Amino acid sequence: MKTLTGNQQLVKQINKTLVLETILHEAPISRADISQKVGLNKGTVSSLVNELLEDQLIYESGPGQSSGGRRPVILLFNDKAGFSIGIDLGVNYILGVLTDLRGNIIVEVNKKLTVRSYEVVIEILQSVISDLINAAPQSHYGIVGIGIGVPGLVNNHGEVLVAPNLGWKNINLREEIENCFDIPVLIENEANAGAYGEKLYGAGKENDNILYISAGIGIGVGIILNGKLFYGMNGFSGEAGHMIVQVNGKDCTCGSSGCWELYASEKALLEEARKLKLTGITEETLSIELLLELANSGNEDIINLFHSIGMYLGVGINNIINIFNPEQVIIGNRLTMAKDWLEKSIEKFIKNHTMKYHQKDLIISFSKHAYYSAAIGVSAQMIDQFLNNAVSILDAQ
Amino acid sequence: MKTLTGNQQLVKQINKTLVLETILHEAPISRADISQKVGLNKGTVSSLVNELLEDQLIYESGPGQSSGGRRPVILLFNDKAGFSIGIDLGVNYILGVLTDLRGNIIVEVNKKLTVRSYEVVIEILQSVISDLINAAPQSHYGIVGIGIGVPGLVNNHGEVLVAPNLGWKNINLREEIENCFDIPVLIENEANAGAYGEKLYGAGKENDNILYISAGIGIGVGIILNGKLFYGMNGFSGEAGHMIVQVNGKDCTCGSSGCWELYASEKALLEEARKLKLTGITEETLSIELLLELANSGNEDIINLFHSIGMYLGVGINNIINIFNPEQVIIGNRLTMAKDWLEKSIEKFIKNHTMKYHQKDLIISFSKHAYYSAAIGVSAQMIDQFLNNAVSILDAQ
DNA sequence: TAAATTTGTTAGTATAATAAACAAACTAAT
DNA sequence: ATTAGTTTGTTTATTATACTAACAAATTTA
Repeated sequence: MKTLTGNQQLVKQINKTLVLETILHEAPISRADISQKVGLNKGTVSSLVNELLEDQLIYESGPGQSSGGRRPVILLFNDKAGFSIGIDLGVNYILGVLTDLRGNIIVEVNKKLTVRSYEVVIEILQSVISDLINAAPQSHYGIVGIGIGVPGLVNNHGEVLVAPNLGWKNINLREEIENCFDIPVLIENEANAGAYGEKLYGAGKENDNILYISAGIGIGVGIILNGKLFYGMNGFSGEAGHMIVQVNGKDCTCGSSGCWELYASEKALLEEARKLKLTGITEETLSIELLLELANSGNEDIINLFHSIGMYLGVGINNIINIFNPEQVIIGNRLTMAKDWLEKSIEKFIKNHTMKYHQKDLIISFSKHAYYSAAIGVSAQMIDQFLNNAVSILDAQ
Repeated sequence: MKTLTGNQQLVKQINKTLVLETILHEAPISRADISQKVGLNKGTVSSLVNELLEDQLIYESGPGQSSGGRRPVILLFNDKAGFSIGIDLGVNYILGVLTDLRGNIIVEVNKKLTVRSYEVVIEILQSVISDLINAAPQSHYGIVGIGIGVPGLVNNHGEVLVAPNLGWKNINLREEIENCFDIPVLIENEANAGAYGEKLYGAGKENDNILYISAGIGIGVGIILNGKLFYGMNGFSGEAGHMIVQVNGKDCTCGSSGCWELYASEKALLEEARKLKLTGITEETLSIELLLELANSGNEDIINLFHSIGMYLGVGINNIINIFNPEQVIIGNRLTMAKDWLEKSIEKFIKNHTMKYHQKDLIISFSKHAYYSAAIGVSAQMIDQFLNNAVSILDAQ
């Protein structure tokens, strides 16, 4: 039974976490400054800091500048007390990163995927993880967790229920990987992963209510409310790509029709481009990258096509802004490549359609880490999990 | 500065609240049962219960049944320690209720509104509140708060920024009423109020992730996540009536086009009914009530019209289910009157369009308290606020 | 050189939960 | 009727942890 009652351990855990987070975000900082900043007594801070030193989660780095009295002892967060792994499992690639506890990328592994069958992909995935584990420097806590972002529906138990573009169904990925490496594993939807990456390290650092639009082959939305990912009842929140923006519109593979992603995704872009019957372009060479080149060299049809996609992105973004009243919308994933061609159309549509009060103080950005958002996002989630655990478990004895 | 640190008072407040809520929800109950149930030590429970007795928030009602030993002392929540006021400020009515601390309606006041100008309405509103205050029985805490649900955009400071159907703009309603009665006042959007009412006392009792669709003249959505109302950055969340479901669709007064509420609200229903040019029906007599009579007497056109409205309700509900993955959707406000004609169309649309995994375990209901949802909802919010305050302030001395 | 200031530690105090013992009130078995 | 066992609620002693206040060390400033 999970206890809901208050007690001394709870108090200590709250305060120890508070001190650790203060050091994490405000370092270099002294004990006295922490006491001042968070409102804990100097003695309390001293004793919690000493525990954190023992835990090796922080370290002292000699005396700092005096401000007219005894010189303070500078405290720093121990980035390198452990490392975390984040994997972005894409439709035709695997990107793996090893990060330190501050989320800095230490090692990166890229693999192209030519096959999508589970049996093959899982082997490549395991080899990527092995490589990253082997590449990790010696540290006190070792690899603290493995996070994996997946383009599909993931439930609360880490099972991939369905990943349409991979052709996967009902795969207990978490159990599989956890058994293999004996390290805590988190399976996360790719949009959620990206959202968290941008919230912690990217365009969303300053905000706590963020909608991250993952615009790739399909469209998914990562929802961050009050600084935390929102999952819904079973973990399926954010399937905004299947919101209907055109009643009786195009048929969708999901069984519905008129879904947003049929008009505003990479899939939509390529499909419309096909209709233009461009000379010298085959099904193999057709790609966003190519369309961007054409647009950059002045092809009006393609430019208009991007504007149309931008307009339709605006439609869906308008809808979620009116529903959520977020502080920030971040557009991420593959379509960010076309930022220069999309941005104005999106902004224009929002300006002309979204409720005026909802537009006030609203920030619309493109993802900062683009390619890395999802990988560093899941890595960060494992770090959070580890630090929370560290603070509560380590003082249990 | 609001303290974020943990300390003894925090622990006590958590536990005292826990004990109070247990009594509120599980009464009649003994000290021993509480200890067993929440996991607090018997002595701790005893001392907290004694404080709550002193606060008059609970009372003892003599010995209960023995289960083979000393007979327990039965504890009950003191419903009547104070009273709360909830107002539903509609477009053409004011409904006011006085409730006890359990949300039971004690007195009810109804006023028709023929005028909408702020100056007139505010006077009627004040008289309704006065009547309710005067009708309240003598009690230890008196009137603990006044909640007012308003059909418009309300910000975090209790200002009504705009209420289109009332023709109001930038009105500091909270300050006005608070100055008048010197009792804490909460101004709440009508959809949020309804959502909370249904969550606490109605169709949503069992669930913590609920979307309440307030389908009246327009459409608003009250969003309950993890058991709490979600407000967004400025308090404007839930304007789902202005989500676009038809690109380049009908023009909306909000400046956009193709908005959901143009196809699925009471406004849409009446407009479509007008187009049917029904004999013997004037602009004055046209109403949902009348259309229901016609449908009930077998008018095919009207029946089809209701089915069409139901289908369009399904479109928007589909969208928010895919986005939120909620446990429950509750349809409330005026259109609930047409439940019998709408229900099947809505369910059919959801069944055929909404993602299969999102449909699993999903509950779609109509509001239980219909006419009263909003009024008891805001009243309940004031009760919550009062009880929270009571527990933390009363032990501060 | 002395006074003032800042930092970090320590000793004692306060608060609130817990464990354990206990008394009172009751049931059930003999 | 007597006795044993059970349940309830209180009390006492213990424990964990934050807080207050005093203090020493280190440093700047007058």
